[in-house]
Amino acid sequence: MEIPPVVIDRLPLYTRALASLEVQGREVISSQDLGTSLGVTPAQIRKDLSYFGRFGKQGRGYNVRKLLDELHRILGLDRQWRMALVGVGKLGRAILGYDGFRSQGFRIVEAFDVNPERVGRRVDNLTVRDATDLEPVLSKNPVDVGIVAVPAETAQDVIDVLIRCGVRAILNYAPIAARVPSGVYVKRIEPVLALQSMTYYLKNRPHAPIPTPRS
Amino acid sequence: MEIPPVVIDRLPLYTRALASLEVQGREVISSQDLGTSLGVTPAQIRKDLSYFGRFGKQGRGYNVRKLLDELHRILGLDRQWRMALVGVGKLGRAILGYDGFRSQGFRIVEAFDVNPERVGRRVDNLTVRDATDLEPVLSKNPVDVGIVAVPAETAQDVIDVLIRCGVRAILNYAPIAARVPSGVYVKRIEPVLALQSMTYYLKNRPHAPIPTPRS
DNA sequence: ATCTGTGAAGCACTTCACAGCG
DNA sequence: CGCTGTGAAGTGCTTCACAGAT
Repeated sequence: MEIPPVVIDRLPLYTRALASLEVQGREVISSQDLGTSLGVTPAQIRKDLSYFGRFGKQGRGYNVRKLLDELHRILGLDRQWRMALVGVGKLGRAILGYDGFRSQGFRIVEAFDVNPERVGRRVDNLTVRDATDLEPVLSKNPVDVGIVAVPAETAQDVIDVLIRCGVRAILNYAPIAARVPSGVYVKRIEPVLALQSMTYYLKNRPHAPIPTPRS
Repeated sequence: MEIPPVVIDRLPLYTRALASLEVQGREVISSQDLGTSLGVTPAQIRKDLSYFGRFGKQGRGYNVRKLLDELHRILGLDRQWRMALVGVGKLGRAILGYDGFRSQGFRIVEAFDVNPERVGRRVDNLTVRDATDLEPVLSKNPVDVGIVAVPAETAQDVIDVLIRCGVRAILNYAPIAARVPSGVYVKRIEPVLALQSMTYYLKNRPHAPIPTPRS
């Protein structure tokens, strides 16, 4: 069956909420309660899950542990994913230092840069390699995900090389609209674009109005 | 007229592409050419722009300079936006050091943290203030956007305080589903969620298959 | 009584296709 | 002829509403 991409985008949200509920010792949760905590309608949660199976119990709800396991399996989070970082500038070093990836099963196993001053340096247990070695290194030892943290000018070239090395998923921090063949997945991380769409809604409002109470 | 939110989300993309074309000295562009470079259909671009006016010339296309000006005006990018950062840990410092905001008219004018070791320190031309001063400082000198870079546990509290100070837009780096009243806009920056949805598509594929040529 | 799973209805967004202008 | 602007058609996603399970 063909599952709507928006559904896939919501599953990680459910996963995270369930993980937090499990830590709290909660055993069962209804679509109603889960939805309220996430700002999603209960019907949507039920419909989303129904694409993959019948995980709930009528009259009770979903077993937190079981649903979490199912979602991990569905999303492929029951294994480790290997990632390569390209670009070890200020942004790249912040990405290397970020703990959030590893704790969720995503490991940066290679880091590359063109700048000779950075090549050879050790950053967070990794030795920065020369970007020209990207192809030989990744061909021998493939990764699942490429993280692009280079300037806009070279980003498309880097993406092309990564794809040639068999990388099928790219986390793109560079401010460009990446062109990739079908079957390759790109997610862009772009705070500026996010800001630029919010300003549309802000621009005609009086500055700092009386705050509305929680809806 | 009520404009679809997805349309607003695409306008910054167009803006960026046009800015790049302008630098290249291009004077006119068709929806066809702009679409190809962005991976968007020409019809979609024309429809999106038609919500706001008639900016093109039949038989020719759009004047790059003029369309860029219009989009800046529509999105409210023809002025400066003031932002406050909360959380000056590793992530917060990376955000402070990021040049991409300022060059697009977004200025971080205040930085807050709870940690006494960080309070008073100067980071990137800003003095880190105590988080308990958030309300008095922002009430006197309001900001447009709040950037949340605190741990998950305290993120909702920080967001509540920001909203009480009149902040109407939040850039949320914390791994939580923020609850906000209607009229407040939140964009989450969450690389891990992006990765977790891509793995769904990767999980059943052979590792590093023969790369598909550009589509 | 409660809450799931799901067809059917409703809504939102995208694409088509073409009239009309340059 | 080329390309925009736009109703109309088409597609995809969300919500409704209720039968059925516990």
